[in-house]
Amino acid sequence: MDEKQYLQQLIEAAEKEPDLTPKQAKILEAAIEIFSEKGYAATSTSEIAKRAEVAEGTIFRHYKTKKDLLLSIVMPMITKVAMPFFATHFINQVFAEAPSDYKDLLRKIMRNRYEFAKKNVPMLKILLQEAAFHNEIHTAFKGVFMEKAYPRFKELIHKNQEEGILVDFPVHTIIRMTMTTIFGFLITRFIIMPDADWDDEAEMERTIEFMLHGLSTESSNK
Amino acid sequence: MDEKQYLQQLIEAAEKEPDLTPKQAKILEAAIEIFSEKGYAATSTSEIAKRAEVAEGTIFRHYKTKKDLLLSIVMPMITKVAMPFFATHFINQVFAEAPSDYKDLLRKIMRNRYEFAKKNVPMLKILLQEAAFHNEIHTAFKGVFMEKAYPRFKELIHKNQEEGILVDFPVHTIIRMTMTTIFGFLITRFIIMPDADWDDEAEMERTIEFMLHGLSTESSNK
Amino acid sequence: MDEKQYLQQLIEAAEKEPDLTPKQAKILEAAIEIFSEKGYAATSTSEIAKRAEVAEGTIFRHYKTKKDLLLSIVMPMITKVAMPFFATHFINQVFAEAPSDYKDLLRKIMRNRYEFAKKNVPMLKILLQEAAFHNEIHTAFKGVFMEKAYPRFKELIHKNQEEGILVDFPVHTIIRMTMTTIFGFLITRFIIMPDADWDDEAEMERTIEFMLHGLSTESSNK
Amino acid sequence: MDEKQYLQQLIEAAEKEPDLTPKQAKILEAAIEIFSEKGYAATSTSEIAKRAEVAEGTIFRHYKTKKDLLLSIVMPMITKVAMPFFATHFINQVFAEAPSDYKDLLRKIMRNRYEFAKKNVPMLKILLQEAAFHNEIHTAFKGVFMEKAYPRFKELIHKNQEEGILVDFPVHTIIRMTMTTIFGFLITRFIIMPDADWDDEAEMERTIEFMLHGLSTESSNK
DNA sequence: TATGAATGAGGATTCATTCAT
DNA sequence: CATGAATGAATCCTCATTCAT
Repeated sequence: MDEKQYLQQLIEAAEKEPDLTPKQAKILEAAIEIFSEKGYAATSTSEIAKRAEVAEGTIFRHYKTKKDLLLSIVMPMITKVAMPFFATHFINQVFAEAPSDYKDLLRKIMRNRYEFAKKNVPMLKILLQEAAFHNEIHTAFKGVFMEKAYPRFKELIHKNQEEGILVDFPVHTIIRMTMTTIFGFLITRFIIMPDADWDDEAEMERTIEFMLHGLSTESSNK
Repeated sequence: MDEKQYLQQLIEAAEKEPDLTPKQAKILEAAIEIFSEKGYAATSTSEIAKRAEVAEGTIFRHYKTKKDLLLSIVMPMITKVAMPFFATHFINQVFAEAPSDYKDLLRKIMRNRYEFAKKNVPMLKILLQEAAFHNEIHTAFKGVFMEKAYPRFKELIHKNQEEGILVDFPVHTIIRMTMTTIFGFLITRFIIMPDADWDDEAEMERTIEFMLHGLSTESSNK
Repeated sequence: MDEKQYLQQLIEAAEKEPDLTPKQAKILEAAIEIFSEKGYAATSTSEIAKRAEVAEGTIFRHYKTKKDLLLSIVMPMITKVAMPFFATHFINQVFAEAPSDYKDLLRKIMRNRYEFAKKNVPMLKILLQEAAFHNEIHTAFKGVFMEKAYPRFKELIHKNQEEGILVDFPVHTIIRMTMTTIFGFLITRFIIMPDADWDDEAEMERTIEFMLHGLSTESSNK
Repeated sequence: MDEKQYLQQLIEAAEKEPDLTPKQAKILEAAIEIFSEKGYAATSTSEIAKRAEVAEGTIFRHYKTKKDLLLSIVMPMITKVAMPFFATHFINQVFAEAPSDYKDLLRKIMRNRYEFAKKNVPMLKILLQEAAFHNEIHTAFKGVFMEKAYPRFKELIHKNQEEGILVDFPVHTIIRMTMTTIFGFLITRFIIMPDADWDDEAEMERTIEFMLHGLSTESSNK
């Protein structure tokens, strides 16, 4: 039910790119593929046109510049990537039930981002690679995380710290560690070593436990 | 003493690029700067030449192709990045002393990689960005980690697991988590948010504690 | 009365482009504007379409090619520009009255062309610019002047030369000087320095006097 | 002697474009030809390259943009065109001798500009065509005339008006008429009707007389 | 060793024109 | 009539690389 709610949001955002012409859709598809294979700068518009089975001019009828095409792929991604971290209706509720369900929250986020990553490997690759160079992306990224994710997490973390469930680290440290660990897993899993022999279920469970122990007060005051 | 030993190694490797002509040095310097600013593909040899105050032809006298220049920058980096994770003389010893000094090991690795990253931000950026696209790098990277880091860690981790100090996760999972956490910190610190207000000492200490708790058996069997 | 007669002609010719659809009118309007701003070759049909608030395809429904559009603007202009120089009913008459009214003729022509230029700056600019490059225009121009203006002036000039009113220059020389002087004024006034501080009435009067003295026999045989 | 002095200047300015590589010279030559044949906007760099027997890239090694190439042709022209109108050593002297030699001045200027135009038809065509559209040219043109030609002429004209040699027209009017008449002749002669059957000597003499009468006080106060 | 002019293939982008709706 | 998506040739320009000096 809660899940549906934010899945809803995911869908909405995805739908927000409306009525693309079929050609336009093919262009996007091709661009995502090739950008993720060789990087934005090393991809030529002529190659995109070829793979999309479209005249090169057609690309520029829909996207004023090559960079425009990149941003039209990457910008919506940013919100989608960050979304479950501030889909608060859902988070609030789970978090509220406290101790035992903290693990449950991590598990849900983890699984959700896992499914998302699985279906969006090329896009994630693009996002990762190009974020470094294009200020537009850089900025949007910071904006979403700092203005949306951060304040939401803040209260939750504080509450849990007061209840003695979470270590007394600064909020941003906890967020960084959570995200680093989750994204670290996903990047290793899907981008760095996609061909290794992964037992996804087990690995996710372990990663969650790692975070759980790492962030809990228990071991330290044993 | 031990520290000197592997610092020795760092130095050796660094020295291994010998007697560059002054021009060559300027080329390398310029290339590193610009590659890290805009990425390899988006950097032109003429721009490098200009920044290095060298004729464009001179670049090609020293590096057969533009890619050659990239690899000559990136290849030595790979070993340097991975090095302390398999500077075993030192690691063996510390690890051998068991429980209490496990934390000390992490602390040493962390600090050492921190100092290294601090001095090599542009190079790290290049390494990170281009690793994805160039098979040569990709392969070298995997090679170093799989053939050198992995087997070393394997024994150590097993021993510590038998002694009940480390959780019973698969070796590669533990390596992944350690590296992810350390690199996650360094990347956030130096690449994603270099301008934030960091208290490096505290943050490193927290990151170590996070790993320590996350990977120890203690909290879970309390 | 006479004036009305050739104004009539002006109107006729202008009207000869009949029942343009509103869209067509907007296209023409936009094309004239932009052609005169940046020249024919540097103007794109898409820009014309945009300024005319019309689909690009619509242009080509009305004008087979871009050049067609240019010619449909420029061709009627040619006759209009040359017209008063061979609106002979009127000219004959005035010229016939001799000595004193020679000045009057120049004054009428000058004023008439001034009013015309004033209302057609952009068109004149186009005509001027493109005449050089497009043979169609080039030819039409020569045709109109040589076949219509020249023979008319010929008789008039001869008569006035016989009467000792006009210098004994060849006919084409006198035509050239008259036109050069009038167009020279108009071009300077409206195209080269439209923003200067002009006293049009005075300047026209001076220009007429200049021609008058320049072409009369009086001063030379004083 | 005096003539040599300003011919000197002409040469100096012409020489000011120094040591062009042979390729560069060929590029300039070809560009001048084609620009004058079809106009700047309608000329493609690939066509220039072909006619100059040079790789297209070579053009851009020497001129950053196509417009740069245009300006490098046109800018020096501007001073050259205007020059004899403010080569004052020479003008001052002739003008100073008054009444009878006023004609001599016009004759010298006319002949000099005639020779110049004769040798520079294509460049003049370019200058004429493109002056209208490119602000850089427009501005440079105005600058040269307003700052250099105008003030020089001003004193001379005033003196001659006080002596009753020149009509009492405003300075700029006299300059405009002089230039209009001279350029009007040259443009008709070399650009509009180069193929007509010209008797240049006679025509120039007539044109000078035309100006002489047109601007003198004599006929009017006869 | 170092230069920088020269290259031509390939890059992104624009354009006039067509055509199905 | 009017549209605007689609085209692909052509445009300006950049690039890695070569080579004579």
